Amino acid sequence: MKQELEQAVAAVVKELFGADVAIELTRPEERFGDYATNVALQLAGKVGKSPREIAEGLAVKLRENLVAQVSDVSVAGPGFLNLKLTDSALVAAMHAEPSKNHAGQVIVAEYSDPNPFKVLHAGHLYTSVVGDAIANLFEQAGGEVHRVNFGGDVGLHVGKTLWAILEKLGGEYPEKLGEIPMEAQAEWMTQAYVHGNNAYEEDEDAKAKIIELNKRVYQFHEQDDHDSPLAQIYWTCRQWSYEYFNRFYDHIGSHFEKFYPESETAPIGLATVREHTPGVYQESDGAIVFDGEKHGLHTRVFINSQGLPTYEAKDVGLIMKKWQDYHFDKSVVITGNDIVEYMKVVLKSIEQFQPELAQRSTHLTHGIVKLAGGVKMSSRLGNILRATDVLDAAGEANKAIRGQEDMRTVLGAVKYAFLKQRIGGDIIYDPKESVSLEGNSGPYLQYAHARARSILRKTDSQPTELNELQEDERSLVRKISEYPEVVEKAVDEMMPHHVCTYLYELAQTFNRFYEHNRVIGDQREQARLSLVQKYADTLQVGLELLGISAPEQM
RNA sequence: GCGCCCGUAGCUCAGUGGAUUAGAGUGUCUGGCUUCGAACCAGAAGGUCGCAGGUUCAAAUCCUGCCGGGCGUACCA
Repeated sequence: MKQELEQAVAAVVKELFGADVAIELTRPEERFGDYATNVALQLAGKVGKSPREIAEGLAVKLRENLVAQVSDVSVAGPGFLNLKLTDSALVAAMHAEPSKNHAGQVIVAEYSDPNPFKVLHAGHLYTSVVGDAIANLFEQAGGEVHRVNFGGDVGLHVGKTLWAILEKLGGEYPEKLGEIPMEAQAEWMTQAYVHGNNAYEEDEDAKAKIIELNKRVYQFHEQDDHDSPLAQIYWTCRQWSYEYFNRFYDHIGSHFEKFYPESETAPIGLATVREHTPGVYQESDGAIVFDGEKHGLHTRVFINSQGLPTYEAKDVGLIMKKWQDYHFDKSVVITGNDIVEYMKVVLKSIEQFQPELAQRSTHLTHGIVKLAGGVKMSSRLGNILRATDVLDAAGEANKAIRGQEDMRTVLGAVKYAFLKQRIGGDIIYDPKESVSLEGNSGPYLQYAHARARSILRKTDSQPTELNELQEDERSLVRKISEYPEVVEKAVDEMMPHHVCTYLYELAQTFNRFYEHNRVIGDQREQARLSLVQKYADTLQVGLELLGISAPEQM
């Protein structure tokens, strides 16, 4: 409907003024109409007439041409053209679907990216939720979406953790790991990491041992060593981590098709970097670097002077591996914004030898999840906000209001609280208020949905098509008709928060309708049933797009 | 120092060229359940859109400078 109208307006502009302009219809405030355009204001300079004069001319012609879809064309303010749809056109628009403009495309979405040997913190929960929503958006647009995950099962942090684990165990005694109960494993390893990290910075002797352990870990992979005592400790703890991750992802409803451990991307990354050295990369002080300064970026180390790959080389390997596995049309990587400059360097280096990979890659970044009150978190100090802390706090709030905890509501509250904000900035998390069950919140939407479903359950009469809309009905139809446009915008910008903003407005519109209009028993019952049904379906589909369940009852 | 990002109501955020009056939520105050679910609805109060210039018929939105905050700036991720 929107596109159709845009073309019609563009045709009239060309006919009357001979100008080729792309018309973009916007959604004005309801009192002005259903669609609006400022084309007359844009044209005023070129045509040499007043905007209102131009708008009046266009309005006359549009009324003739669009008589089937548009009941009123008005000129307002400095020269806006407002279109009001006929009831039948508006009802038709309400039934439109978002376009499948990613049909046939292969899209790899990488997000969450937790490191084995460490605990999942609030940031992992955030990126999992946001990544799921973005993956869902592409999927509904027809894309073949592959959700993948990446994490460091090798690297300095593993050396640090392993060093502290040896301290705890009193040596290389893998059998002692059996004493750690499953629920305590993640926390136990995290404490080891904090301890090891402090030792690395404060104790020269420990630092040397950690560097040595880091090298040995790489050798476990190179030599396929699963038997030596230290290797047994390493593989057992790595496995603990993956099981812990999977329990968590199951709990929040995230499902990854593949997990790329750095140990797998490191060899291909090393080989790729070496293959292009010298040339793209070059030796410097015993390390292999990419000279980013030529491109206005930083120079970064890809292979350190000990011959080990840094994160940079592993990321090169990751992109190569994804390419081998999927031959993607689009690769989206979602991470914190602290690595935005870093990622530019990695992509710029890849652009030198395989430009299409860099062109097809998008790096989407977000801020950090912060505690309200300016409390600083640090994984090194061990005072980070854990993913489970966020869920627990939401659970408490849910329990306080309903007497018992409903996991669908708790997850709905947390996910929506994260998703409703535009991706990019920091997220302030207030255990008391941020994960709200009222107002602009997930549970508000779930409740609004359940209430509508409850109406539908209470009658056996058959819905009939809407016509001759009453005022409140028209407001709701109008709001529902915005859904496809909002979803398309969210896909284009990779910004799920647009969907949140819209769903909240949609639920509000329904709640207002509900406040003043009966459905069951009213003489318009059957027509209104079809409206309530379409509303509930739209809300449900929208929530599910965000990864939030829409319960029939709550 | 240089680079990137951010600065909108007490708090948390939408709005990123256009609409008499810059919008929500929350918090404060007030009104609404004998009627389909009140996790709801209605109303009041609350803003030099960080500051100063500039571009434009039109600037929270674009440009420049400044102030404040965050992150990055070679062998961490």
